[in-house]
Amino acid sequence: MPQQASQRRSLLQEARCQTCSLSSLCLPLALELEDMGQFDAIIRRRAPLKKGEPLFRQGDLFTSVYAVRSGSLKQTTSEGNGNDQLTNFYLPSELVGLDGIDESYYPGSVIALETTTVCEIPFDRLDTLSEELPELRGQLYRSMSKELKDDRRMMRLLSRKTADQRLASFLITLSDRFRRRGYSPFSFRLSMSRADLGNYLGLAVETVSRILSRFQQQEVVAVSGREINILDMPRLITLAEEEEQAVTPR
Amino acid sequence: MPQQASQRRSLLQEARCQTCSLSSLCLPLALELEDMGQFDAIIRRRAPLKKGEPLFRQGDLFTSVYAVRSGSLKQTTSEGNGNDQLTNFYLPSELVGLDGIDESYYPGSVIALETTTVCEIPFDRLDTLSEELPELRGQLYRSMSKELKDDRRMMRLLSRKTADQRLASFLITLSDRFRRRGYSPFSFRLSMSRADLGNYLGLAVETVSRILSRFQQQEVVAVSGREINILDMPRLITLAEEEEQAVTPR
DNA sequence: CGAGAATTTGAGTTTTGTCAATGATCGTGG
DNA sequence: CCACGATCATTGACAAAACTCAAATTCTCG
Repeated sequence: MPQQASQRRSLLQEARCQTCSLSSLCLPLALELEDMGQFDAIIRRRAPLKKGEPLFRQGDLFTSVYAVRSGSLKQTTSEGNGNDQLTNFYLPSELVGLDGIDESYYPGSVIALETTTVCEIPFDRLDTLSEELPELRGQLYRSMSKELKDDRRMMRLLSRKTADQRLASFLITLSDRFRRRGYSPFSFRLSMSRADLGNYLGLAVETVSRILSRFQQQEVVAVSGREINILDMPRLITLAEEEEQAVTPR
Repeated sequence: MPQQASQRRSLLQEARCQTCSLSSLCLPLALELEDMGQFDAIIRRRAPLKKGEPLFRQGDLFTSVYAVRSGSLKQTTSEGNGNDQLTNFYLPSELVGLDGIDESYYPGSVIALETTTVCEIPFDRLDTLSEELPELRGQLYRSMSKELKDDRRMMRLLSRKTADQRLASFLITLSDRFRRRGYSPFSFRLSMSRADLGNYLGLAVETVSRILSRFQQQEVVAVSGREINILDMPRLITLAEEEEQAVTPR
């Protein structure tokens, strides 16, 4: 993922909502400065996770949700037998662990894809605080609702789209998420492996690799390892939607 | 769906949480009797929907969530071009419309599959009431969280399972939902068409039909139109998980 | 620098989709 | 109550997309 400069600055210092550059995207989005102080007070600092380290594991007791501060993570669910399903990638300002509320344990493991820092938000305190702060409550409802909406989009992708469309859609979505966070929407680094990508998109690794090669050949994107350059966004959008649907009138 | 007896009893009469047979599954689940009265007061009655009638349409302004009282519905999202994606079926006691909170309009249409009655719960009033009633708030969080969790399961189904496994999983899930509602888990009627089923499961109608025929031939289920009889649940569970994975030791 | 992991590419197979035709069911109106 | 049209469901034949297996190449990190 783009630059993790200032890695060395004191994390405790950085970890205050009032000074956090993500506060306009994150949970306290809608809060007044003084309310933000209250919210800030319930947050727990965590040591940065190294690549491959789990934030929590499937089956762990649910206690907190987490806001991603820097880096990225993946969520996977295992179903007894070997094969896991990767259900989500999380980028800075996104909220992790909301699907653990229902059963009071986490239904999937969440693992850092690179060095990653998060803010831990104990859920019982968040709930209590949301009683007093309607804006916070609203934001929490919205976060969950947005995730529901995104899930529906993902189901559509998995059930109706071809492999080409899936890759194109994924790149567009990622590009958009970077843009919203102030990074270049055209040039970025994937923090996940091709295997992760395939698992997430419901494709074999080989298929992912092949399609990326083809996109590159068609000069839609330039791919160099995990470095991505979107060269022709309009074309990519077309690819995501219609898949060469040959102009069949009617 | 199973028996809709007492259809004729006054709906207004029936539509009180305190006397509703679903209250142990529904949103007011965790409420004391007196709190339930408060909750009950914000609910609006609606005339029953006829088969094919929309509860709301994609793009409509989000105002309320709905609890299904009887019947069933499907949610579909259209993406400009023709083909829709069916993202959910809703049965009695389930909460519809939660994914509309985020953007303040509904991201999909919800349509009755048969004669269906719902309780309308205006969201602003629900939100306000949830401020005073922590149990209600908790239940609302849990409902959304559960839906997130179910969505993950669905993604897994769409991305990793074969057509046979998808059908088997679907039947098991449905069976379980009926069981929880006090209906027979082995004998029930599908309220959705084969086309709906295929759309939901990411399969062609023909595939759905073929597999159902095969299941019938193997005497796992008996199928007669939309009437389903599960004959061999253990086998069905096996089919959902391993797909004839031929006992390949290691 | 080197071993193991990750990625790419090729060849052949399998699953599922598409097209087409037939049969069953439902709902409506005579 | 039955007939008829329309929708829905089933079945067959073939095609296409994506998977699996295999092997070569590149990358990563100690």
